[in-house]
Amino acid sequence: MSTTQRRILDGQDSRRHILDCAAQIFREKGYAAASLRDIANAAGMRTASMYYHFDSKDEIVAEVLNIAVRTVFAEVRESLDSVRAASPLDRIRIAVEAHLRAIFETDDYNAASIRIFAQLPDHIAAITVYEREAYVNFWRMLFTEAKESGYLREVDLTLLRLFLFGAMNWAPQWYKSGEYTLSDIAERMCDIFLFGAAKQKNNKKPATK
Amino acid sequence: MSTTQRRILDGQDSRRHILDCAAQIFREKGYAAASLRDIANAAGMRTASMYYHFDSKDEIVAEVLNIAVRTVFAEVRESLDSVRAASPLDRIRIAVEAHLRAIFETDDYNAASIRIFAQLPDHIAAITVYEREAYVNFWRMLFTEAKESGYLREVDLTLLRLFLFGAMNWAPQWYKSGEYTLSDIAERMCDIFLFGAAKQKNNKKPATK
DNA sequence: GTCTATATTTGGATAGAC
DNA sequence: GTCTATCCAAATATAGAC
Repeated sequence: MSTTQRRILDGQDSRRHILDCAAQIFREKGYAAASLRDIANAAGMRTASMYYHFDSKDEIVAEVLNIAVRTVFAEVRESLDSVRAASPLDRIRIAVEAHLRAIFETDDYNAASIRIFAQLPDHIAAITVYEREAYVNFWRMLFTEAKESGYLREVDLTLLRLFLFGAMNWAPQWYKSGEYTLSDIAERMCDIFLFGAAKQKNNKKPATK
Repeated sequence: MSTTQRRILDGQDSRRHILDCAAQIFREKGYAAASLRDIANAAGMRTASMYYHFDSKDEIVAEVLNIAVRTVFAEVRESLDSVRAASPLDRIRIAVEAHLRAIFETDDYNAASIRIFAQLPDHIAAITVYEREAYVNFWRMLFTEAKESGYLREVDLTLLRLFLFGAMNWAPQWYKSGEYTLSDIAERMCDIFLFGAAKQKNNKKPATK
């Protein structure tokens, strides 16, 4: 049924099957606790067999990370393409929800990626930097468009994006299904980031500090 | 000079010295890659010697996490105590800056804590949950006060807090010293969370959705 | 392509001398 | 309190049969 279940594999699929299982294990256990045995076990094979498809554990991890970025990028882009006429702020809203959806629902790759990224040895993180950069550039563009269309006030777009990424990517640390729906979270996140939590009617910063 | 340097230890200090070195190693390498040998090495002793002070690696990790929370909590509380008369929104600003300061400057404990927390086995994370809860409650109080004093509009305070924690705790992933000062980041973070990035003068959510 | 069997390395932990 | 020496378990990786 699911690709993480054992079934007849025609060889070409094995590589992807292993990656699916690896992502699932990484998501559950993190990077440290995930052994090749765990992954092999989930994939219904022996550790030695995986070396036919990959040269090392590092290669598996790097591939999971790259697929994760490509997946979330595709998810965000597709969501935006389906409503191309939306205003710049709505496009940001749609992107936030798509990003969260990719993290929580779409697949294990992004959930795993976010969980394990901070704990990776530097040389692995470095391998995946190019794929990530493409995605980041896409978000840069989203905010630049909103700014140039006059929808954003004078704020540092780089920090705005980094804060938003933090809020989104930290969510797996606290999210438990049931309390909030995913679109609830997306909507309220955009609400706060765009309009703030304070009651003031003007956007002037108070002269305090 | 620094406590992470080897020097004459009078026994009582050894435990803390080991923890200092452990925090430093965890911060640099993450949880997985940090071995007891690494920590012992940094502390200028052998792994076996550490077992005089700790029963296991888990005990060291848990202690680092607990110290981290106590430290950031103390830092935030002291910063607030020194300006007790500030308005609720200013108190939040002060707390944000203190939290970031603890993460980036004060010590390795919090930087380590944030980096490794997501990758910890559940039973270790569980040990530290009580210390963390006290700190979270403090932030709950900060927001509740601001809300009840009329400084915040109708927003979900739980999500507001979680988003803010995400933005703050994600910062170690991108921060490189030089581009932004720490108080720069704190100020702009509060600016966005309180007043939003959008240009709209009113706080009404647009009816688009 | 996957297996069994095993090599190699590493890391957490213990025993006992000093 | 710290050491040397060592044990044990686990993990990555390899060799070679099928």
